[in-house]
Amino acid sequence: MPKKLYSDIYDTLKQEINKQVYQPRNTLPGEEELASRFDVTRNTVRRALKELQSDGLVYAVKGRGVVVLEPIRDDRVVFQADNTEGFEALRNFPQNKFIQRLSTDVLTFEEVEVDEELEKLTSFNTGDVAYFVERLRLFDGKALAVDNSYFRKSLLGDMTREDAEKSIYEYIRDNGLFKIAAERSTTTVESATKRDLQVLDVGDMNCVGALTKFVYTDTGRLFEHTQTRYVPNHFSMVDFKSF
Amino acid sequence: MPKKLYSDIYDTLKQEINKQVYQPRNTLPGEEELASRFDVTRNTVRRALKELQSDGLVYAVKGRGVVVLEPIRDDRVVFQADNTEGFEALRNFPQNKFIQRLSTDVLTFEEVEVDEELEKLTSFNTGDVAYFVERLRLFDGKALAVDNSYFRKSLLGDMTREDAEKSIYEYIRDNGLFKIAAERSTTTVESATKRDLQVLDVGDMNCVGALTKFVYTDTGRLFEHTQTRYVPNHFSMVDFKSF
DNA sequence: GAGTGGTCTAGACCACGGT
DNA sequence: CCGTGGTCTAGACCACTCC
Repeated sequence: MPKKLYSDIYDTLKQEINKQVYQPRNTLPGEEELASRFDVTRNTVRRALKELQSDGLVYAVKGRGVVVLEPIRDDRVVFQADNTEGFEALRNFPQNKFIQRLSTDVLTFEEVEVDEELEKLTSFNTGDVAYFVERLRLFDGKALAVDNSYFRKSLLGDMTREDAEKSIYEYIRDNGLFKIAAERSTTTVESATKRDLQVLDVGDMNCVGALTKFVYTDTGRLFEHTQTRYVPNHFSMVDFKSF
Repeated sequence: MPKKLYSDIYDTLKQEINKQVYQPRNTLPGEEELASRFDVTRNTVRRALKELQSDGLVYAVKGRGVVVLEPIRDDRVVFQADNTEGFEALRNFPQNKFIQRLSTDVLTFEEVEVDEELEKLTSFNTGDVAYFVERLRLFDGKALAVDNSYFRKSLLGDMTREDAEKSIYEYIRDNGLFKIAAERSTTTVESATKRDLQVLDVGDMNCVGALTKFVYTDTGRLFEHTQTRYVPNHFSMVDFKSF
């Protein structure tokens, strides 16, 4: 007795595509046919198909059908940092083979008041109090990334360095503070700063990747601003778009 | 007499959010209310709201309502290369102030046969014939990026260097070959290669950003593999996710 | 308990692709 | 022409948040 029909259909179809029951470049059965197979309406089937499409597995063409896309090879990716909760999320990701080898050092933990310059960076308001947390991300003991985060104190209450050393998102959940709703992020490549060279194992590289992330609570409040700076050659971000 | 109701509603609400008719952190009117205002069903309103949500403007919370998210500042972005048709698309983007200052040089244009190594890179099949095109992207005469592209010849027919010098996507449209359906991309930071140093104005930087892109036709065929390698500090990619 | 968004049904008509 | 996906209606029930 499943709760979400469309997500069951999604799972089933996804498996069948992976098992090549439906082969690349062929079309799936029509929506009407799928509807009667799963004993739901067309709308519900469409919902499942839309998910498959946003995963990049299929593509719907009016008048022709839903086409299965050819798969691509994907060996060289070290791991996909797909802009979620950051490194904590990677650790909980079941497919991730690297979990054991990841660790975190909190280098800095302090309260700061938002001035004009910081307002420009974080989009918080001048006068707000924020926690500044600098966390070093280690992989096999090598410093591969550093997170510079600002969190609005008014939303977090009194947090300690120890909380930050575990997981801030865990702290939020455990204290039932709010839910994370959404995030906006931008990716750039930048010159390494003095601080980067100090704390990161960049080797002889003189630039870093930067992932700047704004995180919202479910009441629409900007809650976190984090810039992750990471050394080259170890990370990759994936994305899919259909037109 | 609009053709797509939901997209009209989307436009209207988007404007009203920008004009602060609905203020950040407040909720929009309920779906029922919006439905009667626009004289459509709730489903159609929901469709528009979903678009707004994937734009990162609002976020829906069950039991509470649709919350308007706080806007963020976004000055420092040079331009958004959001994985579209590449540089040609940027040129056609109306908001882009940099159009005049962009130009392209085709450095290499040749046919190659796909061997095992190239199959690994492109996911094309061994034995396929592909066009290899190396295009230098200039901004104010500075070489800021280079595209290394492979196109399946079987899908393109006989293309000339001149076609590549204009726009390959224009060539496809003009000849009515097929439609572009979707693309998958990954972003990484990599060490600069000898070739990068040769053709790009990297200055004293020794690494580059790399955007690797797989493009599909609407029949589900992998058609293009492009790796864009760009110098640091000039580009940014934006993204939005909701949970 | 009242009001919100989330899921689903059972229809309908249209635009488009292929024959 | 027929079959496909795209849009839309008019209902229904549920889960959740807030008072």
